[in-house]
Amino acid sequence: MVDSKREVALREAIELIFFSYRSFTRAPDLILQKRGLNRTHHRILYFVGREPAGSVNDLLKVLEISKQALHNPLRQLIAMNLVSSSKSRSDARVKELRLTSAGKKLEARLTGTQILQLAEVFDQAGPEAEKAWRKTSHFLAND
Amino acid sequence: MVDSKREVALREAIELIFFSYRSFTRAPDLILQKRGLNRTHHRILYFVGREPAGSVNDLLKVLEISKQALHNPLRQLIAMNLVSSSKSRSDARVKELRLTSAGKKLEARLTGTQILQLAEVFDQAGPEAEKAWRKTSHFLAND
DNA sequence: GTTTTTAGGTCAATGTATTTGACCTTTTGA
DNA sequence: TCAAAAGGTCAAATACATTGACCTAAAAAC
Repeated sequence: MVDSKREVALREAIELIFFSYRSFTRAPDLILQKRGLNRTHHRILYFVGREPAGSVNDLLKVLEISKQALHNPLRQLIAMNLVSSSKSRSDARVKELRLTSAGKKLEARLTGTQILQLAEVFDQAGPEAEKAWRKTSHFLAND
Repeated sequence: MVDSKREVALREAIELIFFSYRSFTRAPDLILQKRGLNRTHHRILYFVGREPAGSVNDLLKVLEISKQALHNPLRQLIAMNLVSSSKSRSDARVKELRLTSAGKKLEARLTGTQILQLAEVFDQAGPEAEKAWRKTSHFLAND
């Protein structure tokens, strides 16, 4: 049950999430905009960086977008020489995606702003609060 | 300074935010989709509900989108009789926006999914973790 | 060992959304 | 009272995702 007082508190939490997410995406979005890229490009760079030699399908699974929605931004990143694509030796249908050195640099710049921001936030909140935040976020993320 | 071990932990936090936000928006997005609406419509309903008799400009400030980007979804909500718009008595340029009873109902349904979800999450995490999560989120939101 | 089916990936056309930039109306204030 | 500013709207151009068809290579079925 959620009573009316509790609802007010939960609506506050909803707004915290909304404003947090906006704050969290602001800095990389600005950098991306200057290069004619968007948040999807950042996500691709991030997850390709996290899983080198991953396939297009791996990306689709983690991003939960259609292959068609992925295709354009990915093609652009390859054309801009930020992501490299090579045929897998074991299965010629599959591509292995990797960040190029320019791609690594851009990814580090984009994600770097978020790392710095979170480092500051956790620094202000303290290690206990960070731990609790992680625990709570985990429940929300895997839900 | 952010050392390499700390960076791994912060990248984990980045992913928690990404997956949390996706989980958090999923249920209302599905409901919206069935009615041909999107997340912007939800945000409008939410903030009009939070501030009855607010102006278009109030919405623009809180949503941080262009008036043109707001105009279409808002017009649709008014056409669907979910939001009412009446001239302000004190300034004829200004509209006062309110949820209609159908608008209140839809807003409650959309935001209700998120309230339930957060209630569950906080229930699992416990009151101390909730408190720390709020504190941490506050730093992030106002950053 | 062909043939069929499945998985990975691409392309073009359409539809939807936002942006750009001009514009109208009312109010404020010089 | 007239210029400037604020609230709001409209239409054309642009960017983006979706739909649906399609290609290729690898497994699976026969």
